[in-house]
Amino acid sequence: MLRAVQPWPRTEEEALAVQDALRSRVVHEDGPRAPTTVAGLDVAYSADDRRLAAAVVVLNTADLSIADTAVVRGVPAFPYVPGLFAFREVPALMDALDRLTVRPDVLICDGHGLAHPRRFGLAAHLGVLTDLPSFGVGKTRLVGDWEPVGEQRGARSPLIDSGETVGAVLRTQSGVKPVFVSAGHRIGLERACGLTLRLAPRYRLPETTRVADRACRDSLS
DNA sequence: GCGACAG
DNA sequence: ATCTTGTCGC
Repeated sequence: MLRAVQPWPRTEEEALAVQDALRSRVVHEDGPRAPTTVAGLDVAYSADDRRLAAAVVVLNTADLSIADTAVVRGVPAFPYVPGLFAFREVPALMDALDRLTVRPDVLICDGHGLAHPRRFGLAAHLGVLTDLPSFGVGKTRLVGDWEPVGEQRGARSPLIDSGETVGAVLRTQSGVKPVFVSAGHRIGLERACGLTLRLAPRYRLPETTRVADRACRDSLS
């Protein structure tokens, strides 16, 4: 299906304006049903940073089997600027999403959702553009502070920024560095954390992210 | 002025 | 993100 490409911001000022306009479209309430399929999204870059590959993999929630995969190659759409990261990867990720044949019930992004200086990270951005439930699982923090997290798998600590809870620091594997989970669009933090744990039965990162990471890195080399 | 800063 | 080997520990 042909999708009109909206003008893409070329300056930080323009990008901030876009975030400001889209931010109000975020739906914070949980969806009614548990997801049957979950999508993992990730992007890999060439060494010179001039090319990239974006992957979306759809897994069946029940057994984590692969239901669909889409990988596209392209170029970064924006320089890397903390807080404006989405403008770099969203066009390629949207292209990949367009090529799916199986519609995912939720998007799981590598990065943050509401745990963002303006509460509109990559996961929230993709959620609004697709109107699909979405959340982010990041490996490192962008904003927020938290109390030490228990060492056992499943332990978590609220991620707090400017007095508000913007996500959770979640231990997916006992004794392993925790991940940063934050809601994006049409999903709550509780469900996001529960899904993350279910999708990470053995490793630190959810299988969605791991499979997507492999797919885009393979396509690049 | 000095750190912090998703991928 | 990416550049990169071995090494410590279960």
